[in-house]
Amino acid sequence: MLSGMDTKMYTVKQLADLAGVTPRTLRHYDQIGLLKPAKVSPNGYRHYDEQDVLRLQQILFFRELGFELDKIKAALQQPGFDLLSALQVHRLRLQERQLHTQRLIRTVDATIMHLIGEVLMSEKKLFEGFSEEKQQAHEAQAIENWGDGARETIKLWNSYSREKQAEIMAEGGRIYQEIANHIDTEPASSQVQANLAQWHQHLRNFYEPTFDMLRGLGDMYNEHPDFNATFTAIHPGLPAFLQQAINHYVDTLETEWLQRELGILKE
Amino acid sequence: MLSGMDTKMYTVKQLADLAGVTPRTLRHYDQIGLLKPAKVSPNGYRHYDEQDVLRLQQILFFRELGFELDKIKAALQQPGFDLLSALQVHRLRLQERQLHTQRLIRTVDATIMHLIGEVLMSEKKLFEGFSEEKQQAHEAQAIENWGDGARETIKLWNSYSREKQAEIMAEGGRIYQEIANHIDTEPASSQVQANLAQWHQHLRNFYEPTFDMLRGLGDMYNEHPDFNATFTAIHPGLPAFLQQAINHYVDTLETEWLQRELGILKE
DNA sequence: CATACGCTATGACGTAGCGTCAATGTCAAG
DNA sequence: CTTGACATTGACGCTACGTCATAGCGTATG
Repeated sequence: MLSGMDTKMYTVKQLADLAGVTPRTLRHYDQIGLLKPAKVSPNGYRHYDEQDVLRLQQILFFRELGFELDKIKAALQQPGFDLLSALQVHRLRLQERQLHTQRLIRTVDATIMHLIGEVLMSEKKLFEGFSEEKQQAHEAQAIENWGDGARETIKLWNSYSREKQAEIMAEGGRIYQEIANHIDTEPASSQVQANLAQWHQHLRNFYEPTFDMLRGLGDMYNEHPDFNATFTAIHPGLPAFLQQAINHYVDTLETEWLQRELGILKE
Repeated sequence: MLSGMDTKMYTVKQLADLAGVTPRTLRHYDQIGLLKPAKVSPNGYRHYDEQDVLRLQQILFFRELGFELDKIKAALQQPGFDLLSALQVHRLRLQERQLHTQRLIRTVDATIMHLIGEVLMSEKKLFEGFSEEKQQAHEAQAIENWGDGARETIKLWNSYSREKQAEIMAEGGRIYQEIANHIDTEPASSQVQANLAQWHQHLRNFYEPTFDMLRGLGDMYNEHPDFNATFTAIHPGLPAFLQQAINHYVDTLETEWLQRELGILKE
């Protein structure tokens, strides 16, 4: 019974600092039975030993992986816990989350482009012959509606001369009309793809779009009622056609970009 | 005052069904002031009009994008809300989440490989000359420790003949030794890369690893104390060298795979 | 020795966005 | 009048703690 008690013990704060968590976390783990201190003094103080430290490290490891505390508890206390399967299932969940987030990003991108479109639409109305004052008032209102985030776009737009503005607005409609004229060809036809290259350049007058933004635009042209109506007015089959053609265009663009990247990597 | 009140009104359930949410959600949105019904009957019943329907659709759209309800509230009620900036910020958050999840997947992959390694380690000990009974007992214990998920790996392992098992185990050490012998060359040297191709094949005896799993193994060999110690014992510089070499190996592999994929796409 | 300071303890509420009872009232149909 | 579907308002539950509030304990200092 006189065996040396030279094992180090830690108070809550010591262990907390050691592991990079707060004392509250340790109390919580105690409460839910995830990590009980090796010993509790008569005064109620918790004391953790080396084994507890190891267990805490394991807990924190699984926590980092995104496991819920009760899963961790199960994994650490039941020896028959199917850890490998749990990890594989977890991996699948993470992958799904990846895909979900990917879709969200696309939708956000499309929404950004949509808003910019609306800002410019209101600008377009304004632009139909008004005084400088009115223009500034309108700009103020656009910022009211869309926030400072729109200011950059508006600024860029206002940096163009009146002639260039007119030219750009006209070009928008022209491109879509042009594509509609070739709607009996394949969406991947060189004619249509050339038009889309122009469309891409056209968009850059307002905003530098990412690949996902372009794809998002294609989806939105087809699926969003407002846009769909606009393009259907030009030609009934245009929305679906546009979506396919844009997807092809962006795929090609991305493939080329990838190959350039790979080429650089290989050197 | 006799103007026709022909606007359609919806009860909670009707609107809920229409929008694909539960009545509870609508009550919640009412509580937090996000969507107040156009009218409340004397009996306390909520009645929504067409405008409410539109507003709800906007709410649900932003909710899908992952916005918090109070942000949505702000965006919909304050005209000066900087929607465009909010979307851009949100996009950044989503991208960060993408990266984070990507790292998690890698770590999970590495952990899976780690576990399989441990299962086989225990198998290896067993394998040092014991009876069939003991082997089966040991297998049972491995399943106790690692769960049914390990059974597949063990099964696969047991499907090999004793001679092949011995050969495989020996090969593991041999490959690492071989790599250590070339540690004075570049990690990208053809010698080392050839060894890693063997290593890759070797791993396939147990499990078909993904690219991320291989990379994760490389990280773990270097960063995880157990593995690091094992490889340091072979050669002090081996862990870091291995990690670099493995990264190069997987990069090359992935590049080649991508190019094949792109080649197929281009046809 | 009183005091101050730092650490400890135990509640208990707050978070986000509803799900899920529970108890009760209302309305149209049979 | 009864039944059943729908309405209402609480109120607790969930995740993993953060953040008080209140009070006891331990040690160094004046």
